[in-house]
Amino acid sequence: MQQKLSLYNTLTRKKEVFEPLHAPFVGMYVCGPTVYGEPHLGHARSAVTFDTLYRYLRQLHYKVRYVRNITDVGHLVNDADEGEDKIQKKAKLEHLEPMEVVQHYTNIYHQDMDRLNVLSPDIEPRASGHIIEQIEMIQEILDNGLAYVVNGSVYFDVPAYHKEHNYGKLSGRVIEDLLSNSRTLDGQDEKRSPLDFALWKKAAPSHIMRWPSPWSDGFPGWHLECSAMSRKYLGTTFDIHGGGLDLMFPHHECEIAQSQASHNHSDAARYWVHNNMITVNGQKMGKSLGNFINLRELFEGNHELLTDKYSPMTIRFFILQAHYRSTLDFSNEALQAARKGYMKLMNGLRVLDKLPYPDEAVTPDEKLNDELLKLAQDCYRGLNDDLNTARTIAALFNLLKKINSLYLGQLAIGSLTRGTYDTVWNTYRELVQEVLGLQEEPTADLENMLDLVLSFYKEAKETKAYDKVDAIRAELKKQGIVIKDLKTGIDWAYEE
RNA sequence: GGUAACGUGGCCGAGUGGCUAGGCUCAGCUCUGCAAAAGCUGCUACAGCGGUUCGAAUCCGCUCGUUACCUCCA
Repeated sequence: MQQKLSLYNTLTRKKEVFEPLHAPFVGMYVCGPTVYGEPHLGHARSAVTFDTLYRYLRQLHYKVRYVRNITDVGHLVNDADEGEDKIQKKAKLEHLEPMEVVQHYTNIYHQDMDRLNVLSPDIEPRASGHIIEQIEMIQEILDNGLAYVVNGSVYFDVPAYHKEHNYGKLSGRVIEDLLSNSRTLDGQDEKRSPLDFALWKKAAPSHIMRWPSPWSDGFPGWHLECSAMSRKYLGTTFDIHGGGLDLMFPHHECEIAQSQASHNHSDAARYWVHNNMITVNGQKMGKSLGNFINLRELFEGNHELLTDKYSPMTIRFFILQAHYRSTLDFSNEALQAARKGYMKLMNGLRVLDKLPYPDEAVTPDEKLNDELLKLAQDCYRGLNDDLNTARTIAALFNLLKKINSLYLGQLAIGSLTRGTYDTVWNTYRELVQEVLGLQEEPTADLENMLDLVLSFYKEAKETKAYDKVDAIRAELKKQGIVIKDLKTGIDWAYEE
């Protein structure tokens, strides 16, 4: 029997048993990347975390619709009127079309996520493709009297909203504190309150990313796309909203405000789930700090902090070995350990394949069976407790120890019942491959392996061991490889 | 300044009132032509000081230290 999945809900600040609104359906929305730069380890953590949640929900037989957006409209660099759009800035810099920049980084993001074995979301909406929906939502908020228009821009009226709702309920902000501590930024003259945020911004003449709206030619505000797109695809209230902890305020707080202030009149999602940050030497890895490490740099070992290249699966394992709500400290040494741990898990997978259930009679060892079943159960206990993959992996290693002992004959496979065997084998395989999403990465190089085989072939020929020669030829032929005995030497070719 | 976290052994990292986390590293043993893998054993812990308790790394208080959010950020 599996226990229920619990998730830590930022909205209530406690772990709650996950109950979908309309089981067996689950709607999940996760904030995806802003595609103006190469994906780094931080992007990977968020993606891997929610990919694992997605995978686990599916394994629990929920029918999940997973929506993860692509932000391609760009946010303002700062709050100023003359602030340049991030994507536009990059575009000017490189003399490219904004959409060309967007496509470029979107492609890289997709490639890197594939390599990390992150499943594609069911819907991946782009902000630029949902301008109409965003305009509609702004109009609703205006109709409800919680936004105002100034010079073609529309702002969300936070103080007015706060009279009836609680602005700050998600992040634990106190509006009075926010007011007394808000910084004076340029270009805030249009806002009635420094807490107000833009729903629509009128574009400056130089601004090339722009769309028509009832208020001006311009572009949607920072937080609106997620509200509009999550509603379109998941409804006015859905189950899970995920994202990085750094998005909690203001981004997600504003999403809730927008949702409440629109015709939704809801918090949008019932469970708000946030993954923690990756740190380097205890400091957050981030664009603004310039200490981020791109995934490509990790995969290729091309960074001053790295002594080696680290495969996508090593990165995935590294991320999963910590609980998603803890900070995870990056270091070369930690990655070295992760690589070995990952390999160990993969070797376990291979051992399972080599250990079939015996045909002959078995003499069950009740104690061993109980122990193994308990270890298998532990693997799920971790997952169910707020997706604690660290505990799941620890439990898998405990299970693996027994599996290896069976493999070595230190424990007798014949002392397992069929039921225990199936449970243990299925648990290990399903958790490692389907839920944790860890898969084997072939390390062998075909050319090198063939060179080795050909050297044996050559040796066999020289010693006139023709039975071996024939055997090698036959085996290779099965693989679609033919050996060519040339006057100039031995070579191989693909069978034509 | 406001708010919220965190401080676990050489490294990473779970846990949380009494029961071995786990991985990596290091030492030894089994195995072994050598080695590797695997198994077994061992090593160094819960920032400090008080308090609650039969019992605290786990709860409470204080001190010290670190970080995050408050500005785009996964």
